[in-house]
Amino acid sequence: MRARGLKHMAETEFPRPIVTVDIVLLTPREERLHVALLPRAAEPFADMPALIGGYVHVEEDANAESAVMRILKAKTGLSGIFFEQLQTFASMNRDPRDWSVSIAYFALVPRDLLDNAGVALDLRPADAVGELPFDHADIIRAALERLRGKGAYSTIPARLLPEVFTMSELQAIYETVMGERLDQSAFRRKINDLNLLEEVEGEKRQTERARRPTTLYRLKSPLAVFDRRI
Amino acid sequence: MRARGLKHMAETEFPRPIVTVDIVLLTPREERLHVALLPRAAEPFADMPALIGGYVHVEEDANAESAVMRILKAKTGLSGIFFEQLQTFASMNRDPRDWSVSIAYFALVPRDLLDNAGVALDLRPADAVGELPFDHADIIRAALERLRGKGAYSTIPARLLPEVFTMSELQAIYETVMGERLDQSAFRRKINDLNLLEEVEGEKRQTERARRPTTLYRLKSPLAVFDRRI
DNA sequence: ACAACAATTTGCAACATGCAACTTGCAAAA
DNA sequence: TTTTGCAAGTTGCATGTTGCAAATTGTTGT
Repeated sequence: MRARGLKHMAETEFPRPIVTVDIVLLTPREERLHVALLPRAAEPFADMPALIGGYVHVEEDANAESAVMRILKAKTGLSGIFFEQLQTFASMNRDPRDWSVSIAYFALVPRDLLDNAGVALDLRPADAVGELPFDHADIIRAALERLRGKGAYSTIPARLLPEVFTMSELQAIYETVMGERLDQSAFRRKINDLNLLEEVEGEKRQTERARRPTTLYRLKSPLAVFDRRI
Repeated sequence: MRARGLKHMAETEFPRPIVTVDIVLLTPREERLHVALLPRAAEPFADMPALIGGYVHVEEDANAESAVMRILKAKTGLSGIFFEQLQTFASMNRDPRDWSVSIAYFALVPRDLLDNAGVALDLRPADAVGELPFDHADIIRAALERLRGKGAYSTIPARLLPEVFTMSELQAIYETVMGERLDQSAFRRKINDLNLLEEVEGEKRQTERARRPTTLYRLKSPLAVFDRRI
């Protein structure tokens, strides 16, 4: 197993950096986005909460996305959730051990899915994570910026909701992501005009108080991109 | 030099992938974007035209951007041009030698700057590059998609022009990037309203035929981002 | 003075967006 | 049975944006 790496390393004449993937796992809690952190299992920074991540296993992972799925599954039990490559952080300083490359991803998971996973994750408000090892605070900042950017022209924020949701929930999650209030009538008009959703028939959600029942929707296509601001 | 890599490799217990950077260097030629390719110096695919790229040198490069600048300078003589991280391509298949990571960048260079560099680059229409080694064709596709996306809401396309340009040239480069005709009056209104440019006084460009002289502009800020479609 | 021609502006209809007021459906309270 | 509270969902309107066509302007060669 080691042989292969060494052999090619000799051929290429260049010492190789460490290569890891790190995942900014975001989920909504109380109208705010939270990041899921895990205590580090090993040095450096052992036991300190940090992004979910790990080494690329060259014998096992076909590509970076496979590594992400393997690590997500192993460390949180989650699979089948939305994730997307964010940016690669690569420098001689970011890891005290050596020159290191972190291929960073952001992942979105609905509240209920994460609750049911039943793993002890450290959830922190994504815009106030405090001190974190390595450049993990920078990575989280980049993830939020990217998600906010994409919120303006894609259905990505809907990946923070369960499969079926109401229009109000959809608007609320966009507001959470974008960090600003949106006009209700404009929001509905836009979403309807874009024709992104399909109605779900049947069991209207139970309401606590008496009020008009809500239409339930789901995304027609898992990912839609559109032009303008919501 | 080798010692450090090996020492840490032993510590981490994981064989490390190859890490390179690849640069999609784009420049306009005859109303189309072209990519600059160079014949590969070594195996695999020796002598075949490919993206400008090279290994990260862990003893020399402080970070991935430093590696990009070093490689651009060494292989084309260019420095001080705009470049931005595109995406990282990482898999066991993309390089026949080993599991490999390519941190891909795209770079924009004005026509005249590249001409004056005086390097023998193989320029090919970016949307028809033909067969290329590795996944370089995919990387170029991704670069074009990204640039087109950013064209709609940033001044990045202006980096394909010399520092001083006319409004018509600016519109033409946006059209080249976006791959669609834009309305002249709407374009000018928008650019003016956004207040991105400043007039350059003095020497109006020489025109071949008799006509109204053009106002020359330059970007106020090297990078401006705005909301909507141009 | 006129012609030719790109540069630049103007007018206007169609469309989009933000804000406020209005209507609707349900069930608990009166 | 009617009234009421409340969120769901719609409508009207003032304002801003965009695309298309036509008009104006500044130069120089005829």
